[in-house]
Amino acid sequence: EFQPKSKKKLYLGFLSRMALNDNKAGMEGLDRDKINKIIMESSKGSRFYESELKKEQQVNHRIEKMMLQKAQIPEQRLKKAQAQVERMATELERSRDLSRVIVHVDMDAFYAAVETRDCPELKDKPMAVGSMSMLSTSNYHARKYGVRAAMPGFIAKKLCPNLVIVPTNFAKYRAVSDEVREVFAEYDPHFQPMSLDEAYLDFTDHLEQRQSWPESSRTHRFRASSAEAVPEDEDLSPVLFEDSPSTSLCLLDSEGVGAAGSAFEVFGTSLEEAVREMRFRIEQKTMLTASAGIAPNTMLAKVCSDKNKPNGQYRLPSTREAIMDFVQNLPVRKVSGIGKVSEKMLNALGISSCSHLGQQMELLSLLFSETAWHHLMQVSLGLGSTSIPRHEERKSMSTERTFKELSNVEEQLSFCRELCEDLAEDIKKEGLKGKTVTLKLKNVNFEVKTRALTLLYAVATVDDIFAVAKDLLKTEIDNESPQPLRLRLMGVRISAFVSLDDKKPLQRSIVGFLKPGTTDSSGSSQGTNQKLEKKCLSYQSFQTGPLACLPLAQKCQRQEEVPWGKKQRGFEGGQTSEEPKQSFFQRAHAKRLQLQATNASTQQEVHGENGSVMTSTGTCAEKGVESSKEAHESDSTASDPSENDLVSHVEAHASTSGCGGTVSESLTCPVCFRQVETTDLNIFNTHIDQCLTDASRNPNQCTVSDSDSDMDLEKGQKECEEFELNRVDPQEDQHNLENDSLQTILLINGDNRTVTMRQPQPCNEKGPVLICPVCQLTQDSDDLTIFNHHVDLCLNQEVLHELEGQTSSPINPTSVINSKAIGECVCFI
DNA sequence: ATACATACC
DNA sequence: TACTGGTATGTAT
Repeated sequence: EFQPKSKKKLYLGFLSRMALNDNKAGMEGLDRDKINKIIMESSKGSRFYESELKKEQQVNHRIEKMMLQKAQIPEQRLKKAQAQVERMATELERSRDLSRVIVHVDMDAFYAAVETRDCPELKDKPMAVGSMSMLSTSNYHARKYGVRAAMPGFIAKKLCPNLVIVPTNFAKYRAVSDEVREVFAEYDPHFQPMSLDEAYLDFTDHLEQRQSWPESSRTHRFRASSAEAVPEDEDLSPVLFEDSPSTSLCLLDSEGVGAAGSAFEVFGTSLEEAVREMRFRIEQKTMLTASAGIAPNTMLAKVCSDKNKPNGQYRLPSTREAIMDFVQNLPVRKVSGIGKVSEKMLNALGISSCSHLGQQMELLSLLFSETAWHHLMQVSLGLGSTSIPRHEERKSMSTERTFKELSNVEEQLSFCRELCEDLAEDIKKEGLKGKTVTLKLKNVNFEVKTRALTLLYAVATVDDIFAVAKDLLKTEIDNESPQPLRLRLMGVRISAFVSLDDKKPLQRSIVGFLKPGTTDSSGSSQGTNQKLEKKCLSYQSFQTGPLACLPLAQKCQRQEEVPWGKKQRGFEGGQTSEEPKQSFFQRAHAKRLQLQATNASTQQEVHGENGSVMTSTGTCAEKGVESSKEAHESDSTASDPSENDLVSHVEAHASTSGCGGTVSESLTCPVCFRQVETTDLNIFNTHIDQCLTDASRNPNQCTVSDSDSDMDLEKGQKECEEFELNRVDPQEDQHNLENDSLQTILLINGDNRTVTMRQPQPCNEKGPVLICPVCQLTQDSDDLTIFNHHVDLCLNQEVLHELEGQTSSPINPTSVINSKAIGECVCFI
C-alpha cells in the first residue's frame, strides 16, 4: 500500500484523535511535539487509550473503504457528477442572500473568566475549570501550555504543574449568562442561545433602527465601581447623560470619544459600532469580555467570532467576493459541523481548506452522503443559514453519570433507579412525557451501548421510566451473564415527547401542523421543507390507514419482585394498565408474517402474536385472540387502544368488496395510491410494506430534483451504471420509486408555508384534479385557494373531533384519525 | 425503530 | 487515581 503514511504514523507514535487539538483560539505557536509526547505518555496503556486506538482503527477503516471507492469511480461518472455539482452551485448561487446581518457572540473562556473575576488572585495564573478528571475550559495562560477544554485535569497538570483547577459552579455561570442574554435581547429579542456562553443574533433590524437613534441612545456608561465587588445595578438600557451624577472613575480606556477619565462612551451608528457597543455593555455589566463575528450568515459569523478572539470582533463584508476570498483559505476544521473525523476523511482526499472543497466537489458528491456533501457544498460557497432559527422544542432529555467500576447487579439496578428519579424530576419541571426510553451503558473498556424501547404511550413518572430502563438493563445483564457487566457509566434518556400538556400522542403534531409559524423558520436558503414534508407524509399514512381495529394479543414478560428500589405501582389509582407495545409498523409486519405463515390470505382470522412485551406498570396481561368480526365492529374502542393497521384495513376491503359495492380486480395502495394488480392480500401487503419503508426513508418526494434530469445515459456508460449499483445512494432510491403517474399538489398552509404532497394522478384533460389529502374526496374546483380552504376545514375538523373526545380514556391517535377519515369517505378500492 | 457514531459546548 | 455530561443529528440496519 501507501508506505509513507503508515511509516509516518509509526514514527509519530500517537493517535491523531488523542493529539492536542490546537484548533482553538489561544493555541498558536505551542510546542506541539512536546505537548503531544506528554499527552501520550500520560495515556499510554490505559483502557481509555486502548479504546481510542480501536476507534481510530475504525475511522481508518472507513477511510480505506472510501479510498477504495474513490479508485473505482469511472471518469465518466465523475464528469457527470461535475455537471450536476455545477448545476447545483448555480442554483445555490442564485439563492445567495447577502441582505442579513448575523452576529455570533462568544464569551471568552467563559467559565474560567467568571472564576477569575470572582477571585482576582487567579488573574495571572494558569487556571482551568473542572476537575482532575475533566476540564471544561482553561484561561489563556493555561492554553499556552496546551491545557484546554475536554482535557482531563491530571494530564493538564503534567503539562502545566502550576495549573490551578477550580471546580465548576454552573449556577453561577447560568446567572452570569442571564445577564449577558439581557444585553443580547436589546439587539435581537429573538436571539438564539447556543449554550451559556454563546449566541446567534440577527442584527438586521437593530441596525436599521439604529440609524435614526439619537446619540443619547448610543451612549453608555462605564461601570460605576471598577475595582471592587459588583452590585448589579440593573439599569435601563441606554444610560442617558442626565441620569448619571456619579463621578465614577474610569480605569478602562475608551478608544473613542472620551479621553481617559470620561465616564461615557458614545457609539456610532455603523454595524461595527453597534456590535462593539454590545460587547462593551456586556463587559460593563459582567466584567467579562466577549468576541463577535459579523457576517451575512450563521456559518460565517461563527467562524468570524473566533478570528479576533479574545475580546475582539471581525466583520466579513457582505459581498460575494469577500466571502469567497475568506472561505478559500479557511481550514475545513474551523467550520461548525466538521469535526475530527470528517476532517480526517477530507484530509485523506487531500482536502484541508475550503478551497479544496470546491475543487473536489464532484468527488465528494460521489463519496459522501447527500446531506453531507450538500453541507460541504454550502460551506465551499460560503453559504449558511441567513436567519436565526426559532428555538426548537427539546427532543430528548437525559442524565448520565460516570463512576468507579460498578459490577454488582443490585447496585447497578439501584443506580439505574436513581438516574430515573433524577430524570423524572427534570422531566416533570418541563411537563413532558416521552414514549422512548433509552438506557446507555459504558463498560470499563469505554465501550458504549445504548438500548431503547418505544412505548405506545408517553410516560413521565419514575416508576414508568424505571420499569423500562430496568428491563433494558436486566436484558443486558442476562446477555452477559455469567460475566457481570463492568460498568463505568450509566445513563437514561427519554425522547419521543408528546404534547406539552399531556395525554394524546399526536395531538400536538396535528395542532402544530395547523398552527402558523410553528414548524418552519429553518430559514436557511435550502433544505427548508424537509420536516414539513415528513409531517405531511406521516400524516398521510395515518389518514389513509386502517379501517378497523384488530387488537393483537400480547404476551407479557413476567414481572419479578424487585428487591431494589421502590415498590412498583399497582392498580390502586384505577389506572389503566399502560402496555408498551410494538410499533405500528412492527405490528403490521408481524401480523403480515403471521398471515403468510397461516396461509390465510382470504381468511379473516388473525391470531395474536407472541412477541414478548414488558409492561411499564408491572402487570402482566394476556390477551385473547380477537376475531376479525369483533375488530370490524368495534373501530377502536376505548378499552382497547391498540393500533389499527394496514392489514386489517386490507382485510376489511377484501371482505366487503369496497365501499362502492363493486368488486375490483386490483387494490389501491393507501400509501402510493397506485393500483396493484392483484387480489392476493399477501402480495398487496408486501407492496404496502415496501411503500411504507420507502416513504419513511424518503420523505421528500418533491425535492428540487436536480438529481437526475440528466439521466439520459448514453449507452457507453455501463461502467457508470455499475458504479451506481454499488453505491448506497438515497437519491437513486428516490427516483426509482418515482413516479410515472404521480404529480405534485401544492398546499398552501395557513401560514403561507408551502407543503408538497404526493398524489395520484387522476388527470383529466383540463389538468390536475385536486384531491383532499384528508378526506380523500376529489374536489370540484381547481382553484388552489378554494382547495386549500377545504383542506383547512378538513384538518380543523379532525382536530376538533380529537379535542372533543379527549376526556375519554386513551384512544389511539391513529384510530381517531382513521375512524374519522373512514367515517367521512375514503374507499381505496 | 434501534444502535452507533459524530459533533458541539 | 483520574478521560465528562447534555443534546442533536447523521448513518446503517
